[in-house]
Amino acid sequence: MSGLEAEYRLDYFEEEGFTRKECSGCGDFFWTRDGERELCGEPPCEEYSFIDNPGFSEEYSLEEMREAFLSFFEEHDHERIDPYPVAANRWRDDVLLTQASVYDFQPLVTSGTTPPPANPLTISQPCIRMQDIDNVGKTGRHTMAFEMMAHHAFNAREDLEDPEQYAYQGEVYWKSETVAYCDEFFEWMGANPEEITYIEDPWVGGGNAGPAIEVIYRGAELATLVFMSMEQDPEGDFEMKDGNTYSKMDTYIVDTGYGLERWAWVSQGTPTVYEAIYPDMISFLEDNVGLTYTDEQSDLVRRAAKLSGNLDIDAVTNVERAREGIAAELGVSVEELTDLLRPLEDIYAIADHCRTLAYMLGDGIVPSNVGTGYLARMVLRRTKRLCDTVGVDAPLDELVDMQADRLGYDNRDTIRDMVRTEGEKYRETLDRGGRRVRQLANEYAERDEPIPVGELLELYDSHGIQPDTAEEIAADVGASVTIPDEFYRLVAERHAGEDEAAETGDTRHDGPLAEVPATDRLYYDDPEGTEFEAVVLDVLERGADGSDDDGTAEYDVVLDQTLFYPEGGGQPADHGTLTTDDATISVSDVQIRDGVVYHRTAEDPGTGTMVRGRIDPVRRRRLMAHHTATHIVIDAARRVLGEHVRQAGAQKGTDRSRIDLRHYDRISREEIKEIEALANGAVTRNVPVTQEWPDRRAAEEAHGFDLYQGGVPAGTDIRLIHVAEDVQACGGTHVCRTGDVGAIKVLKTTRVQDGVERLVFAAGDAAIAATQETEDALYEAAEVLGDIEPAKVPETAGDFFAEWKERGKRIDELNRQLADARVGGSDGEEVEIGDTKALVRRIDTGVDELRATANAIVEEEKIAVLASVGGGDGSGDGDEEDEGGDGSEDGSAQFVVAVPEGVSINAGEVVAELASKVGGGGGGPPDFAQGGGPEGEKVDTVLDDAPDVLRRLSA
RNA sequence: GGGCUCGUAGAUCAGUGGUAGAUCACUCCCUUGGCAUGGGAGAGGCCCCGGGUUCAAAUCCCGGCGAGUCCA
Repeated sequence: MSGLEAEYRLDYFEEEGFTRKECSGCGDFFWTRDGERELCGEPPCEEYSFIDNPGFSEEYSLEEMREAFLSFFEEHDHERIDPYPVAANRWRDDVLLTQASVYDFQPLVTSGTTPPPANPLTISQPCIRMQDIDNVGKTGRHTMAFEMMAHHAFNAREDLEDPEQYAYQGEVYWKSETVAYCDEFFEWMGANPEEITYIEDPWVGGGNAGPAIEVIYRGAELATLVFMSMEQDPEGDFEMKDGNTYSKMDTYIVDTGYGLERWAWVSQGTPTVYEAIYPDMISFLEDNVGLTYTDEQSDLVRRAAKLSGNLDIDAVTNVERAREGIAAELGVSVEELTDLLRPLEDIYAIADHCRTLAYMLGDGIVPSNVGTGYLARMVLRRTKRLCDTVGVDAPLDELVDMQADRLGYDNRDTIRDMVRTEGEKYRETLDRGGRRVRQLANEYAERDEPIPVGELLELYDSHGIQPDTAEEIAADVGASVTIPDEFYRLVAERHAGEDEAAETGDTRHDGPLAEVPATDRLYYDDPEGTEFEAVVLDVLERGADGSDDDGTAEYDVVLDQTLFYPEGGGQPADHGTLTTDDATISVSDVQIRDGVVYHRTAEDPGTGTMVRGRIDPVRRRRLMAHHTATHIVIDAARRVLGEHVRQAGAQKGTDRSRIDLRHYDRISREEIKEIEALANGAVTRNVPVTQEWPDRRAAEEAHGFDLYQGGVPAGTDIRLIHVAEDVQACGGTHVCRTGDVGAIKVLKTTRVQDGVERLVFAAGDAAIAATQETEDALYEAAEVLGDIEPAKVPETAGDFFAEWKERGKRIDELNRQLADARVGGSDGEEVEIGDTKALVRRIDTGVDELRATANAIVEEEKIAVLASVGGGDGSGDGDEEDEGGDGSEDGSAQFVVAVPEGVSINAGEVVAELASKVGGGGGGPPDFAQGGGPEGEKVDTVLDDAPDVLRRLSA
C-alpha cells in the first residue's frame, strides 16, 4: 500500500542478507537479519526487553551517550555542529519551538536557497515537545525536553540543467549509506545486530514526504531515518498516507533522528527513562520530599513501570484506564497503586520540566503571555504546582539551576532571576484567584447551590485558576463544584471563531512584476550619496483598481540602478525625485521584490529614458542616524538588562524610532538612564560603523544567532553591520561613524505585552527637538504656576495639589454651614402638609449645596423641596459667559426633594412630577430624590405648584 | 496575533443611573504596671484618563492608558 515498496529495496539490505517480512502483529513491513522473526519488534507487537537487561556493552549517561554518538559520526566524516536554540521562532515564523533537528535547516537550507553549515553534519539538538505534556512522568518514556541526535546530508540531483540554482550540489549520500551508518553505530555500541528491525514507515509532513524507516531494538524505537525527497504535487505519482499525491524534488535530504534519552535508557536498562537521564535530580527530590519505599513497594513500582512502558498510550485519560489493567495484573488495587506511583510520577515530571525550563530560559525565552514566552510560563506554573502537590521544599529557581548547570548554560543568574520573577507573578495570580474563588464560593454556598460551570470557565479563562484549584478552595467554604469531563473542550469553544484576523498584508505592490534583472543597489557602497543617474528599464501602471486613492494612476518605475532605499528591516523608504529632460517627478514610496526595486511615482518618466535620481538627503540622514542608533540602543540595553534581551520588533522613523525588547520586568528609570549613558558613550567615542558580507556560516560561527535580531536573511552571504563591539545582520543604511548619530534620547518606555518592553527614542536633531519639547512643557508649567523656577515645578505642583484638596474640603464644610444657616431664616416659604412642615425654596446653586441644604432641612423634621437654575458649581469663579443669577432664562433646572423619616411621602415620586414639568425627569429613593430638566424658566411656577403636589402624593 | 476579565481609601474589595461604603492598616482617646487584647473617636477618595448618552454617570456607550488571564 505504501506505493514506495521499491524505495526500500536497498543495496545495503541485500549485501547484509536482510529479508523483508510482514509483521504478524500489525501488518507493517520490516527488514531483519533474523529470518525466523515474525514480529516487527515495536510495542504493542512486542514488549520492551531491555529493562533490567541493558542493550549495549556499556551503560551511558546522557552526556556520555551524546559524546559517543557525535564522535562516532565525526570519525565517519561528519562535521559536528553546535545545537541551535530551542526557540525556533528565531529563524522561522511557522513554529514556536524546535521539535526536531531538521527544524534547524528549514526552510532555507532544505529548499536549497542557503547552504548548510556543513555537509554532511552531525548534531545533538535540544528539542521541546509540549504535545505529550500530560504523559510526562506517567508512561515511563515520555519527556517534554529531549535531544535529537542526528546525522544529515543535503543532496541535489546531479542531472540538473542549472545545478548552481541550489546552494549545494550533487549527492553526499543517500539511503543505503544512511542505513549502513545506523547499523554500524548500533554494532559499535555493542548491540546485537540480529535483534535490530527496520520498519518501513513512509513519512509525510509540512508539504514534504518521503520513504522513512523506524529502527527498533529490544522493543524501543531508537531512531527514525527519513528520506525527505518529495513535495506535494497534484500531478505527482506517489500517493502517500495523507491522501495527497507527491512528486520528487530536485533536492533530497537525509533527515535522521536518534533519541538521546532513549539510547541512554536502553544502555542502562532502568525501569523508566527518567531514572536513566535524571538520576541526580530524582534522588535529590526523593530525599527532599522524604519519599521512601519498602523493598516490596519498590519491587511493585518496578514491575508497574515495566508494564506501563509497554502500553500504547496517547492520552492521559488512557493512562488512568491503563492503570486499572496494570493494578489487576500486579494483584493490587488501583488506589494502592496510584498512591504508590503518584509522588514518583510527579518527581519524574518535575525533573523533566526543569530541564525544559533550563533550555527555554537559557536560550533566552522570556516568560510572557504570548508566543514561546507563554509556553515557558505554562511549563513553569505547571512545575510549581507539581512541586507543591508532592511537597518539594526547595525554591524552583534552584531546581531549574541544577539543570541549567548540567546543560552548561552560562547565563544562570538571569535564568534564576527569571524563574523567581515569574514565580512571584504566579503567586500573585494565585492570591488574586484564591480570593475570587472564595468570594464566589461563599456566594453559592449561602444559596446552597453548586458553582456553575460557566463560572469555572471564567475563572480559568480570564483569571488562570485551574478548575481543580477552584474545587479545593471552594470545598474549604463548603461550596460544591462539578468539573465536567470536557472542561477543556468547553474552554476551546469559548475561543472558537476568534481568529479571523484578516491578513492585512501590504498589497500595494502586488501587481504584475517587471521582467527585468535585479536592480543594482548603490546605497550599500555609497551610503552618503544622494544623486545618481540611471536608465528606466520598465514602468508599471498601478493603483487604478486596488487603491481608493481617488483613482489617480500611479506608476512603479524600475531602474537599472538606484540609491533609493526600499522599505525593509523596519526602515522606511527614501523619498526624492527622478528628473528627466522634461520633468521632475517625485518618488513617494520605494519597495523591493525579488531583488527589483520599484519607485512609486505619480507620473510616467517613459521607458528607456535616462533619469537623474535625487533622494531627500535630510530624510535619509535622519533615517540612517535612527537606524544606527537602534543598534547602539539594543547593545546598550543588553549590557544593562542582560544578554537575554533581544529585539521583538522595530520601526525606524525620521523624528523618533522604537524598538520592542524582550525582557521579563519593567524597565526602571534608573536603567533607562544607564542605557542612555552607554548609548551616548558609544556616540562620543565616534567609532566607525562598518559593513561586511561574510559567508553566513562563518558569520554564525563567529557571532552566533544573536546576529539575527531583526530576522534571518536568505542567501549564502549575509550583510553584517559592526557598531563598536555590536554585530548584527542588517540590510539597512547606516551613518559612517557613531558620532554622526549626534545624540540619543530615550523618550519613553511602555509595556507592549507582558515580557516585551517598548523603548521610544530619538537620535540626532530629533533627539534635541524631542528634549526641547519636553522642556517647553516644563517651562510652560513653571509659568502657569506663577513663573517659578522650572526645577521647583514638582514641589510647587505638589503644594498646589495639596491646597486644592484642602480647599475642596473647606468648601464642603462651608456648604454644610451655609445649609444650616439657610434653615434658620426660612420661615417665609414654609407650608403645612398634613402634620409636617415643608420648605419649598429656590436657591440657585450647585447640586452639592442643594443636597446639603436638603439634608439640613430634614434634620429639622421638615420636608425639603429645593430648586436651582443654571446650576453653577457654587465655587464662584463665575467667568462663564452667562452669569447665573440674572433670572430664569438660562440653564437647566435641578430639584432635590428630601423627606424626614416617618412621613409618608415618596420623594422620588415628587421629584418625578416636578421634573416632568420642566421637560426632564428624576427619581431616587423615597427619602431623598433628585431630578431636573432643561426648561429652567418654568421653575418658579413649578415651585408654586409644589405644595399641591406634595399634598396629593401624601394621600 | 486574537479572546475574556479587571482599574473605587495605604491594602483587599462592596457599590446595576439618584447623598461614595465596608474590613484591615493608620492617628488619637479610654481599658492595662507593660504587652496581647478590648472599647471609642478621627483622618484618609481627580471612583485610571478623555469623549459621548442623560435632568443626573463610580455605574451605560466609545476611545485611550494600566494590570491580569486563556488560546494559537
